[in-house]
Amino acid sequence: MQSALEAGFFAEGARIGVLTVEPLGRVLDYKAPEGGCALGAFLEVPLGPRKVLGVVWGPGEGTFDAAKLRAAFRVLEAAPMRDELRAFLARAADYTLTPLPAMLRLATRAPGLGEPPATRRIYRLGPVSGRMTEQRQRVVDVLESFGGAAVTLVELAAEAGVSTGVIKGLVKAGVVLEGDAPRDLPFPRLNPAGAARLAGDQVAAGDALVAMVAQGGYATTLLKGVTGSGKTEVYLEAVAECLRAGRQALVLLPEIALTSEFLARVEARFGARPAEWHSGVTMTERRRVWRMVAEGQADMVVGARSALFLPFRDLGLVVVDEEHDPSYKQEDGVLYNARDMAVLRASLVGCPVVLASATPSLETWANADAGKYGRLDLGARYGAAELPEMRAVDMRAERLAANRWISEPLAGAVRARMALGEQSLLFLNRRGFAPVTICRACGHQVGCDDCDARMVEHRFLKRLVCHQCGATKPVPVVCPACQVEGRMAPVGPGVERLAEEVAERFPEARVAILSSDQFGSARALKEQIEKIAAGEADVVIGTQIVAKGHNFPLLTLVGVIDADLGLQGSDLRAAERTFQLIRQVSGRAGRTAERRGLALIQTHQPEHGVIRAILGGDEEAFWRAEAEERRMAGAPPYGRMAGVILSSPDVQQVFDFAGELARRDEPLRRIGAQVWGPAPAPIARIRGRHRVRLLVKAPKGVALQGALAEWAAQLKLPSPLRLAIDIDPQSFY
DNA sequence: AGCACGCCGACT
DNA sequence: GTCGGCGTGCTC
Repeated sequence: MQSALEAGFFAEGARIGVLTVEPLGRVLDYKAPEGGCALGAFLEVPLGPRKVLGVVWGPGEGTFDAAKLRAAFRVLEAAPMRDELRAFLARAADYTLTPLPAMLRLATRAPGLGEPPATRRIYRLGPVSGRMTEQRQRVVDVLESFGGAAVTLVELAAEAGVSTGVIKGLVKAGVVLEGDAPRDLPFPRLNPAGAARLAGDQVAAGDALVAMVAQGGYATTLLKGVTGSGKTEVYLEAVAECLRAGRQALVLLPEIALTSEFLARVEARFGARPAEWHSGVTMTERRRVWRMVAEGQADMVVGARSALFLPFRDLGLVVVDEEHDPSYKQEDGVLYNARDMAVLRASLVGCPVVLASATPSLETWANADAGKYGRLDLGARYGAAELPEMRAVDMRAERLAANRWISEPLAGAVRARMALGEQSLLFLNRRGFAPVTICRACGHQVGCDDCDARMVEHRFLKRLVCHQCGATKPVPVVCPACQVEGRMAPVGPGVERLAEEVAERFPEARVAILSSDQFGSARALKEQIEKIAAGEADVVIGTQIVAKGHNFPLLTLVGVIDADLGLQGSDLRAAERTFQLIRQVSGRAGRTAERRGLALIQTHQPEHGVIRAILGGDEEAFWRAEAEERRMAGAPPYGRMAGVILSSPDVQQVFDFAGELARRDEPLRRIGAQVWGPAPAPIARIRGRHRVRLLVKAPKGVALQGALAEWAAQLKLPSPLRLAIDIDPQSFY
């Protein structure tokens, strides 16, 4: 009988199966390197003329000619990947029909993985003796104030206000000691001891989550609470319990702009900042986070969806905040939904997941309704602040002039708030100045040359921008279709155009625009958010980024400029999205104790079920109705869906291939699934590639992935054509 | 992904 | 005659 150690270890020269990050689609056999290697070890292996990164996935398959086997070069200095993470990658690859190496790449996106842990020179105080000058004394004082903690040369010189030469002199004199320390420092321990500041129904919810974490094991809980009800405080108590148990916690946020506010709250509760993981984090910090998470030297990680692939040593809790947020769905490269993958990883680790939202996705609501997930409700807002009063403005009765978008009732309400020194938010989910540029002579709409998306005018850039590929071009003076000059006109509202109207109608107002493309960086966006929160604007004009949990204490009025935008169209989730967005945006208003907010919702369909549910505040009624419609349609979550996107520079080729694939639907029919299409994909052309989509609808509970794989494998892909499968697609238009 | 091999057009 | 286009195939 083998011991646990022997079972997970391969002696030098033993045949091992290695998964590399190269898109080979299968595990390759190698000989274990000098000194042997553990199961899960990170290796550098030869592949053709190159050295590539791989992970020991298991014993070798044995079919490859032993004489041709090459030996792995070396074991990298990183903790071996745990069984749990390997299992997660394999399951996630199966679920999303993604090649396993692509999945592995997500889990190895850390710089310097192959290098030994870097060190840096550090300086600390030695025995004080010898000649002391004023400058030398300052260095000693600084080191004393650090109380024995080590600092780098540059930091010390800056802090003491001396040149590095002074410090070097002290080193020579033996007063300052020089040493090497690992470059990647552990994260400060978070202290869970502080008392929770929970009130009302937060207490019971907090207790329930704490009990769940204490018990351990997999369970998913929907934590539902209106904006301002204190969801964060509640799940931070679950984090506290996880920390007390000495395990690691992961909190996913949908938006980088939200992290700094959140980090401050974590620091207030636990006395230190957690590790951060998202696209804005520097390479050096990434390397540190990845290593420290693996070594158990980071108690908590706050991050974007990719943080799910970090090599936690002992994951004890996952929180997905704003779980309904569409940005959890990765839409390019590996197509996965971070919320679903979070549940998968937690189930494999055996730890609880908390899905937090004021406006859960229908999938999550239905899972809770069916008893698959637990559910905790935070009804009342924390403190005295209430939900805003909500009213519809019937735009049919408003008779607005062309190019005007603000109704009289809304304008009046804005003026009233300005008189009180309070803020108003005008919400319009359209970036840019005007969504369409049209020729008044022939009706031609200016589109992108590389995509088929219409181009959006941005006054700010003085150009037309493609929101799909980012291409820009000047606003044409002559119509590209009919050559008539001077008839090109912007049509429809965008946030920039709305800003013009606001400037005209409220000349004395200080206006701030909050739109993702107004800012070059997350930092600039954050600064703008802070300015608004500090009261440096009277009217805020925003796209959906305002709906993501920022806290503006002076904001007491929300005007939804066009509530109908999300209701039309064939998108399965249109009603749900509109509902969530309006609820969330309305939740921005009146979060303070003194002021009750007002939300005015401009619509042409005040009798529409979604608008009525929002106004009536009866969320459960909305979800029940929406769930019933989906059930009747066999749509998710009561049925399964997958999108197949085929793309090629040659239109005819894609359509022909897609048509042929659609005809050979036998593997799908066997599981009761149906194919729809081919149809032009949501964006019919991206960067010169024509895109065609097939939509597969299947009953719930069938082996969809297997059938899809078998179906797609029937035809060999002709050269430039590419195929991508999107399980549980989110966007439909 | 890279990188080589290989089979057809315009150049010294 | 060859340089080089990128389509095809291989990597333990």
